[in-house]
Formats: sequence, C-alpha cells, structure tokens
Amino acid sequence: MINVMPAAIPLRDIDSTACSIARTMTVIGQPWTVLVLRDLFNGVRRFDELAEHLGVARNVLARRLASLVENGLVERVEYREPGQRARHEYRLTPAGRDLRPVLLALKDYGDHHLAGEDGPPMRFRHRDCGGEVTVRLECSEGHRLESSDRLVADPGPGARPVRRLPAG
Amino acid sequence: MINVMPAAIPLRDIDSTACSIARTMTVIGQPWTVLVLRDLFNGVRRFDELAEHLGVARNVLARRLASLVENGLVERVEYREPGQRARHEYRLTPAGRDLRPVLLALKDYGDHHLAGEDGPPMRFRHRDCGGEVTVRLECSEGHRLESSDRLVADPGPGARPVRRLPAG
DNA sequence: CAGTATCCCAAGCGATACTG
DNA sequence: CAGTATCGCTTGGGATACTG
Repeated sequence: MINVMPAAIPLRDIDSTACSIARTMTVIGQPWTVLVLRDLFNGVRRFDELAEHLGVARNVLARRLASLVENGLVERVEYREPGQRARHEYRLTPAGRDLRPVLLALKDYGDHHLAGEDGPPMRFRHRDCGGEVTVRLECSEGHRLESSDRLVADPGPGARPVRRLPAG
Repeated sequence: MINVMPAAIPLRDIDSTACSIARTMTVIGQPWTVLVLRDLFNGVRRFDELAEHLGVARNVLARRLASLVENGLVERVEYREPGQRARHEYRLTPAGRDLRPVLLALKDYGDHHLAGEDGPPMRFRHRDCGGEVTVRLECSEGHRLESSDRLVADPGPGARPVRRLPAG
C-alpha cells in the first residue's frame, strides 16, 4: 500500500498547458503527423513513397518531416544501395519509437468504436507468438486495471498553478 | 503458437485513410479536443469552467463540445442542485471513457521525453493501492512486450487496397 | 451561466512549377 | 528522386458583443 499524499493544488487549478498530454500534442498534434509516424512504423521510409501513400501535398509532408526531425522523433539518413546513387530515408529514432503505445491506443480505440463490419484494417501481432497486441493499463504494484474508472488523477511534483493575470 | 497468415495485401498498399488510427484522429485530432477530454476526465464539467481552465475561445469550445457530442464521446446532461436553477454539464460517455488509454499513452510519452526537471505535472494512480498507472503492451497470449520492436504489423480483415484513379 | 453570432485575421493546405 | 518556392484560397482561431 503506497501512501497517497493529499493534493497540494486542486487539479483544476493546474496550469492547463504545463501538462504532459498537452506537450505531447504539441509534438504530434498537427494534421498528418500521426499518419506519417504510422507509415514510418510500417516501413515506408522514402519521401515520395510517403507522399504518395498518404496523399498529402509535398510541401506539407516536408514541413511535417522537418518538424519531426527537429523534435528528435525522426532522423534523416543517407544511404546507398550497391550500384545505386545515394538516397536518403527517414527513420524513427528511439524517442520516436516510444510513441508506439500512443499509436496502438489510437488503433485499439478505432478498432472498437469506428471499424466497419469487416473488422480492423490492420493488426499488430507479437513477433514471437503471433498473438494480437493491445494496450493495457497497469499500476506499479502489478495490478491490471480492467476498467479505467479505478484510476484517479492528482497533481505531480511538476504541477504549476494557473498563472492568473494580476488584477489591475 | 498462433498461425500467422501471409499478408494478402502489402502494408503499403493499404488505403491510408481506412485505418483505425486515421479514423480515431478524425474524431479527436482537432486542436483542443484532447485537452477538453483531459479536463472532462479530471472532473471539469461545466462550460465556463472548461473555457476558463483551457484558455480557449468560447465559440471554439462550443464547436469542440458539439463535435464530441455528435461523435458520441460526450453527453450534455441537465441537472439541478436542490434550491438552484437548472444547469447542464458535459460528461464522458462509456465510449468517451474508452479513450483513457490514449490519454494515458500521451501522458506517459510526455513524462518521459518532455517533462521539466520537476517531474511530471500530473499523476495517475490506482484508486485501490495508490500505485502509479502506466500503459503496457501485451499480446493475447499474455506476453508482455517490454520493447515495442517485438511487434509486427500486418493487414487485418478490413484492409482495403488503395483506390488508384483509373488511368485515362 | 451557457452559450450563439459576427467579424477579422493568420495559419496552413493543396496545386503547381521549379531546382539539385 | 527529393525536395523548395510561390500562390490562391479556405479553414478556423480569437475577440467581442449579444441572447435566453
């Protein structure tokens, strides 16, 4: 049993933008970004391939990739196949690969609530056994949370009160 | 050991928009939407509260809430405290609550990669034991995936080939 | 309190054309 | 192949004022 400290700052007084969810959204929240990441996870790596598969304007794709590189999620790598001229490709960095649970959670939700009659368009499987992979909630004591209503939020050490404008 | 069928359609030939990730993003991908959901999860329920806490323009908030209601993630409920006049509040529906893993995955990523020196601004704990809750990847055979590179994607039953424009 | 209506303005998408 | 440059146009945010 872990001791739960009383909340110093009520949740609703925490600065809304100093929040890990908000911060992550600033990095992946723009249109196309998540789909670019999905394709990178799926092995689509070259600029033209991405542009065609996504159906996105090329300048937009260039911006998104630049932003992903700038944020350290993707790296641009030059490589040369034997006998070919040099090319470059985009690869997820370790930090980028850490977004896998986000994409998987998005996929799980879509499968459950937005899929057609045919079932999910894509599947993620465990490479070792072929079992279908999903996200689960689990606490540090090893309990699995079947339902998310056993979960409670409170402020952490980095919480900041809302900055209100000084009256006057 | 589950038998893994060979992929009928190569991954990169799957229609990019007929994808559970893309579908979920159409529902929660607009600016502010995820933060509205976060606040609803945290118990902020009334329009003005949301507007003030988020710092969003009121017409924008109205649009976002309407969209969430339309998509079945949120419901608008009228209620009356004794002696008060009627009010209404916004509540997550069961479908909306199913987005919890998405928000938690976003939070986990932000905590690991984008948090300041003070540590995470918010914590999710197991109501029963106080342990910190995180997302995990797990397969249907019960194996936990410590690293996401043990994961492989392939087309599911709902996969559709890219619709190419007929040449001509 | 809980929105709606209106306006202005900036960001940003997509198309197209161009470059190494 | 892999982008960059430019442009027109729409979307959509924010501020403000108004309504039940």
